[in-house]
Parts: sequence; C-alpha cells; structure tokens
Amino acid sequence: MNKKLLVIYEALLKHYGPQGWWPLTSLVEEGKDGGYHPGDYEHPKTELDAYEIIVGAILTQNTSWSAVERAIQNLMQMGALNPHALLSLSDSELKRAIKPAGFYNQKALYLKEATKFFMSLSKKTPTRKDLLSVKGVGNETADSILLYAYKQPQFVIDAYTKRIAFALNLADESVGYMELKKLFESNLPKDVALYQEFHALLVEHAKRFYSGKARASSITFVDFLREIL
DNA sequence: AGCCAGGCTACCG
DNA sequence: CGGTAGCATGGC
Repeated sequence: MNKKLLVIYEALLKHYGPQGWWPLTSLVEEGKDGGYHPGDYEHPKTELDAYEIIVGAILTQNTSWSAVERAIQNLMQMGALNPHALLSLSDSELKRAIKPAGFYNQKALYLKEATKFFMSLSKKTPTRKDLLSVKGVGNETADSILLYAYKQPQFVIDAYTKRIAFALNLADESVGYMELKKLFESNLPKDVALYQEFHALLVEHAKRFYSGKARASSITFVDFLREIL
C-alpha cells in the first residue's frame, strides 16, 4: 500500500479541517452555515436524511452546490422533500421547484426514478449495481449515495479528484472512473469516515486551486504540500 | 461577457 | 465500444 495518498489526506485535513459532508437541511441552524457537521460522521440518522442525500446527489450533477441548496429549499417549502410527496408532484411542479439547479427536465425525471427506487428498497442498503440501473445514476452519483447515505466504503471520484490525481502524477489524464476509484481504494484504509472526509477535502481544495481559470494560474499541488507540511 | 459547475444519457462513427 | 453533443441555470 502506497502511503502517499494518506499523507495527502492528512495534509489536507490539517490545513482545511473536517468538512462535515454531506450537508443536510435537518442540521441547518441559525447562524451556522448550510447543514454541514464537521467531525461528525454519524449522519444520516434517519431514512429521510438518507433520502435527502439521494436527492442532492442527483441535483448536484455538473452543478454547483449553492444552486442545489435553493432547489432543495424550494422542495422543502413545498413539503416535497420526502419520497411520497415528491412523487405526488406533477412534472411541471417538480421542474419549477428544481429549476435553479439546472438540467431540470432530465433531473425531474431522474428524481422520480430514484425516488421509486428508494421506496422499493424499504430501508435496505442498495447494491452499487442496482443503483447504476436507475436512470440518472452513474458512477459518481452511485458512489456518493453509497458513501454518504448508506455509509458504505465506496470512494467517490469526480472531475476534481481526477485533476488532482493528474497533478500529482498518480494517474493519466485519460484515466477511467473505475481505475481511479481502485487506485484510491487500494491505497487507503477501508474507512468510511476517511473516504467521506477525503472526498470532501479534495473538492474543497480543488475548488480553490483546480477549478476554472485557477487551473492554469494556480500553484501546483506539490507547491501547496510543501507549503503546508 | 463568457466560462464553469460535487455528471449522465443517447447517439455517433 | 470509445468519444462527445446536449442538457440549463446561476455565480463569478
């Protein structure tokens, strides 16, 4: 097991602190920001919170979380942030509610498909394969749901993770999803809290240094590590 | 004013 | 079967 990834993880954690993913509306408090619960790896504690993570995982596909927050707010205010109520919305009502998160035509369909799937589980943990059979759920969404909603040790790979892995010379730019997932999983202790935290930290770090225009102009990861270690 | 966001599906060659 | 256009709004 190559310890490099663990060193990176420790460095990111020390620098940014625990991120408190996945944010939940049930944890939003006055004066605190957005339902994050840094250092607390016990959530979700209810089926409803698990369901909300599924909804968020679909809404955030290629979309910023701030936009997703407003879509979720809309659903909550409509009393539709639960499986039965969401399914009872008309397609146009649902689309209107999630509009801020973009791609609302397909996401409305995906949400209903995922909701039916969730209800069919009746509190059981889904397999990765079953999740992938749901229209609108691909590799990253499936792993996000398994890791954050069901506390299964599945490492989540996203575009940011790919960029960082490339910057670290850990992978080729054209590395496939499963290949990169395996690289992380085979070089880290199989620990749900660690997987959750590491992914969130990679996103946080990449947003600052590997997103948009920052990609070209920012310091390299190596420089960053040298600076904080 | 553009480029980008915590991707996925369908379709193309 | 690998590659990519299309999906859409909001933030910076």
